[in-house]
Amino acid sequence: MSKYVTRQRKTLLAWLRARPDRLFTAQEIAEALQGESVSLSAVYRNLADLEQEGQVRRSAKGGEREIRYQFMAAESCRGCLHLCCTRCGGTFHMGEAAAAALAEAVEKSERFELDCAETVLYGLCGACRGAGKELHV
Amino acid sequence: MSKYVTRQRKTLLAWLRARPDRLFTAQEIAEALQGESVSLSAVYRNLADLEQEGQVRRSAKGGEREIRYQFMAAESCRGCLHLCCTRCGGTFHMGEAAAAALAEAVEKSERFELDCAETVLYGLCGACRGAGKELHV
DNA sequence: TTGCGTGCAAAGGTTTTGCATGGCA
DNA sequence: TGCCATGCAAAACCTTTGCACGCAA
Repeated sequence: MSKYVTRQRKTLLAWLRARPDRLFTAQEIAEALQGESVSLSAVYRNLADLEQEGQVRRSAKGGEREIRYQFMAAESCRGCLHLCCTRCGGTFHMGEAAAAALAEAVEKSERFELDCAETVLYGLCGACRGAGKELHV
Repeated sequence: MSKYVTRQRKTLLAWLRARPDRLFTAQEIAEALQGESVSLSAVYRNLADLEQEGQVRRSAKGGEREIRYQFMAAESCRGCLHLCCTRCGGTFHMGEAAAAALAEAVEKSERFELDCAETVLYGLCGACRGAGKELHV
């Protein structure tokens, strides 16, 4: 994985850390970091490393072509379900207790063993429901 | 959309209909249909049409690069949550009542308005949990 | 006959990789 | 100094598109 802590890696991590739980494409990140001289390759390679380390998660919402990456705020997200707002793109963490209750409900009614780490619930977060319909990504 | 019912479209639909709820990449489908002379382009174009018609759904599980398509067995899936088995790739439909109950639970505990049409729950289906670990994709 | 759908090949866009160089330890 | 990570550009990949032809209606 990462044996050296390079300037690019630090820059990327800092940028991601400041925007936890939001989804970004590699291009978006590279553009944002362009001023700090981080190449697209470096972005891709570091994201791959970070993903393996479990700090970053990749997903492709809907059937979109682009893969998006998000920094995982919580250290240990085991057993915690994720909620992703389709309007603002923010991701929220469902409490472990609530997640467990939900998993049990699914298990009971459908005989399906929910994999919380793989599952993301999509919908509207509280803030976006309140705010009208003017908001966007 | 589709004004003509071509041989390729019929072939594709028949093939998909025989494999409801399973996820396939366009390439996989094209390969399977190669013997029947259906080009990759035709597969892509028909899948796009079928998606618009609501008969096919596209998704990219995990952060995979390839987009997968699945034939929707049930006619009206409004308000019905989907369960996708990470082992066998099969998709199951959660009853509308159970889905509604689940949505309400999430709404109550997290103030999050679940979008059932966009959400897919991943995990292990009953059959795969029973069967050991020898199974595959 | 009309014009949509197909096939092929080329274009488009995203992600990965090879190789020489630069920078961390 | 040793060796990993970076940059650049090219490759690899999946998907979309242009165009002439074939086929459904």
